[in-house]
Amino acid sequence: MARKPLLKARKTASQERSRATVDALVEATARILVKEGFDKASTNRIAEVAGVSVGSLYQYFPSKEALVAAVVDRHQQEITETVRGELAKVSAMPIDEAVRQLVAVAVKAHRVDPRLHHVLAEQIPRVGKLENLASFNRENFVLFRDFLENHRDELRVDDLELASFICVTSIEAFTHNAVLHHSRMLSNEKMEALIDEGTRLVAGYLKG
Amino acid sequence: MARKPLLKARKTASQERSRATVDALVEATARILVKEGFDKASTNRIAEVAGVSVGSLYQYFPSKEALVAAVVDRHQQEITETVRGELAKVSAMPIDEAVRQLVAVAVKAHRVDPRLHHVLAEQIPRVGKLENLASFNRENFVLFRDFLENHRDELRVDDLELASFICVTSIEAFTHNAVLHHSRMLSNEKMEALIDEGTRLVAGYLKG
DNA sequence: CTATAATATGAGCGATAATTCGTATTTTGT
DNA sequence: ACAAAATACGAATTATCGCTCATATTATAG
Repeated sequence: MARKPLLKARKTASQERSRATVDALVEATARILVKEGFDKASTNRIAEVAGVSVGSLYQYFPSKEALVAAVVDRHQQEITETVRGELAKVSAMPIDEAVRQLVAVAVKAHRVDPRLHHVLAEQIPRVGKLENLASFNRENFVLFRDFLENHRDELRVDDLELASFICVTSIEAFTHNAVLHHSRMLSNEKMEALIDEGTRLVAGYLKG
Repeated sequence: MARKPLLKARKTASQERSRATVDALVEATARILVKEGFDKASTNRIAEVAGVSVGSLYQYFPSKEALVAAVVDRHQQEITETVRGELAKVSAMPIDEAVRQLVAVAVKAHRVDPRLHHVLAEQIPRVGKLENLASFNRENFVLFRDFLENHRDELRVDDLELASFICVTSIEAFTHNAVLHHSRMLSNEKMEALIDEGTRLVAGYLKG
């Protein structure tokens, strides 16, 4: 590796041209991660695929890590866009229906870009800035906790914190594994069955 | 990196001395992973910490990957040792008690070497031979499925495959996350509460 | 039109790390 | 005791990779 970086603060793209460059770089990173794997995602290769020079890359991203982080952010935002709104209605629903909706949304979220999700979850070493990569579900956790609070009297759980932890963790786990490790499951019937059973698991628990 | 490997098949340690070398290498790898992180685990450093030469390292391990795989295997075996036997008794128990035992064992397994488990789960890019690293729970899955089969008539689930998948995945997820990401949870009371609630979640689901 | 700022370029530096291989030491069988 | 086999050694090789910087091109403002 090279000596200590001298270029510290990167420029913020202000012209149209440079915004396109930034986009191309993030997009190229995502493409390489998916099609060639984390190993092959060198800064030189990323620049090449993006159709720009390495120099340009370092104009906007201080490190390779920052690029990957940008990909994570973008992916996270796409998921959030998918989920947001679908969750607003949930508060008004009866528990069973609400839970079913939540599980269904979790599946939907994992299907936004499964291959990228897979790479981000399995191949990226969570070191440095990427340590916090498990915060995938921070927002989900808060939303779910609020949901429980709104229905406190209908539920047979006293520790809402603990209940949220168990529910969110479980939903995340079985949807994640179903979508990413058992692609044969992806037939629509199987997926419906998964949602049914996942709903039973969580709703049953909450209602005591 | 160097040119194509010429040394293909590594020797199998036959003398006492070499077995000690192999052990030292695996142990050193584990120590470095835990104390310095995956990045610092270079083959030269591993050899140094093990107190042997890099040359010796390559006598027994064809690649760095193989070394990490050996660490994974060793860890897996320690866990299996912990779990095996505790599960034999389970078949004879009533569902609630059995499930509680299963959840408790999952927690215990995660506590065998939490720091190593953490590194293996979070910092190792699952590429090449390590792709299969998620098979952590293959055996668990089979054991659980058998358990369900033995209690088929007492349960309100028809698809045992799906039920096993959901239960094992969920148990693994909330025990893993509790032990590795919420160390403040480790107070024994909190841990008991986790086991209580986890048991309710799973047992409730199975009994309909 | 021209000066100045923004953006783009890419050869190459410096560092690191995986792996090899010729040689030295130790163990084993006889 | 001696030869052969096993084991150990570690400097050197080689590939790769992150990153910089001197220079060129393009856009913007006055």
